[in-house]
Amino acid sequence: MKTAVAIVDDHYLMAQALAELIRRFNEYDVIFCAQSGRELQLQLDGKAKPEIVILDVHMADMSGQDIAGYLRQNYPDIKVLALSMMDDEQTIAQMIQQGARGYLLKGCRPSELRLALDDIRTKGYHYSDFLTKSLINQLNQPALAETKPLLNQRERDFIRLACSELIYVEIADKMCVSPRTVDGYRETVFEKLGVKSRQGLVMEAMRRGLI
Amino acid sequence: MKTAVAIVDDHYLMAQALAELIRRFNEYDVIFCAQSGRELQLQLDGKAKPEIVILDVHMADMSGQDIAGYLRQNYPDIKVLALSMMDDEQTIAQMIQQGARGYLLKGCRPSELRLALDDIRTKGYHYSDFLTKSLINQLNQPALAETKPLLNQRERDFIRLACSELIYVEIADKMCVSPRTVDGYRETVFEKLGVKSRQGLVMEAMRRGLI
DNA sequence: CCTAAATACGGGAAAATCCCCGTTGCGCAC
DNA sequence: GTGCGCAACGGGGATTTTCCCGTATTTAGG
Repeated sequence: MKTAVAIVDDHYLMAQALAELIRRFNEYDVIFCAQSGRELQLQLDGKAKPEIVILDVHMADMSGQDIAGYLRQNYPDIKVLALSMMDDEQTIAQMIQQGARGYLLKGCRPSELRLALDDIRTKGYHYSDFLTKSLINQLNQPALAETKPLLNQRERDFIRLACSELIYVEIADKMCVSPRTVDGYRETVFEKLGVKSRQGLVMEAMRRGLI
Repeated sequence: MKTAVAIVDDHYLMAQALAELIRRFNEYDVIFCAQSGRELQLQLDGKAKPEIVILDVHMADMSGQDIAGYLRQNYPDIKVLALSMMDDEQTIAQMIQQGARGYLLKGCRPSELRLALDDIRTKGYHYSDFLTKSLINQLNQPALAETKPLLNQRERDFIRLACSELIYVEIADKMCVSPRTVDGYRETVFEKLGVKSRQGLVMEAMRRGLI
């Protein structure tokens, strides 16, 4: 009996290619691919549920973290394997916190993907040395110790607007707050993300998949 | 007789997955995958040459443009199909200018990849409507009309340093020029890339794969 | 010799950003 | 009633960025 797998990746060609590779593993069958969190929701409404979802972390619509959180809340039996281009520890910690059972890089070998799927199927999780080390490094960060997310919704709103060519008074106007409030958001976000300039914020936000 | 294909993509898993998908096409055989321009050079020294190279545009080491230019100069019989996450017209024009015979997005369907490979094999190129439209849009840009690259080496150096948290006097120090010279670089680069702020520069540089 | 391109540098000032330090009002829990 | 957290806002000013306008030297081509 093959294990049902679904893939969520906004690059359709890459999702189909990955499906092809996984079908070669024999014990797994890719039952559908979705290009967004929304499409995943639609697929889950109709089709048979997958046992494992391979989830691209950086998505244009709903982020990988949001999708993982949605799955944990609505389909707790579905196990998530996160797949990412980058290995920043913050994102890894967030994905695990949202319920991902493993985290792989797109630069890994197919055998590592296979092993991850096998582990998730048999043990329920795949905790590679790399993943564990990232979490250990996060132990010294206050953000991980806290249960609430690092950034609240207004800070995320600010970040999204800051990653544009708008000046701060224009951002304040769009957020319907005083320019002074935006100054406050900036300081808080700079501190939380460990940056000290707006271009640094843009780069860090892209690195963490916040935009 | 199968057409020999090679894949250049720094994400090994995705390259292997793509290889698997292409092998399903029957008329094509993936003879090797390379994770960088340098590894591609090594592979070409030893193995049989591929007829077609599928080349990821945004690479960490040598860029897709550089690799395409290298292939055109050293292996003019090898045809390049560019593969990218993004569809900005500047990058498309540059890839075609460097000799790419087609340009696909990673969000396309496998059937489009198949058609592109078929066209390149039989006709020598695959000019999709989307690609042609991008080039037409570029006709009104002065950069395309010019034969030399949009950005010279010093401007690229500046951009790389500007995509950091250094302030401009620190950048001037690193480039061994006057801060006023850096002011000049900034204005030129802002104009050439069509941005008006440093964070805009960071985003555009990332979009165009300049860093 | 003239012209153009490449590379470097400068004056001046307005606008924007960043930094450090505060206050206020509301909702909620004890 | 009190204290805390959250969200919003403010004073003040130093620093940096951006914009607009210039000049100078060297090299190469016609």
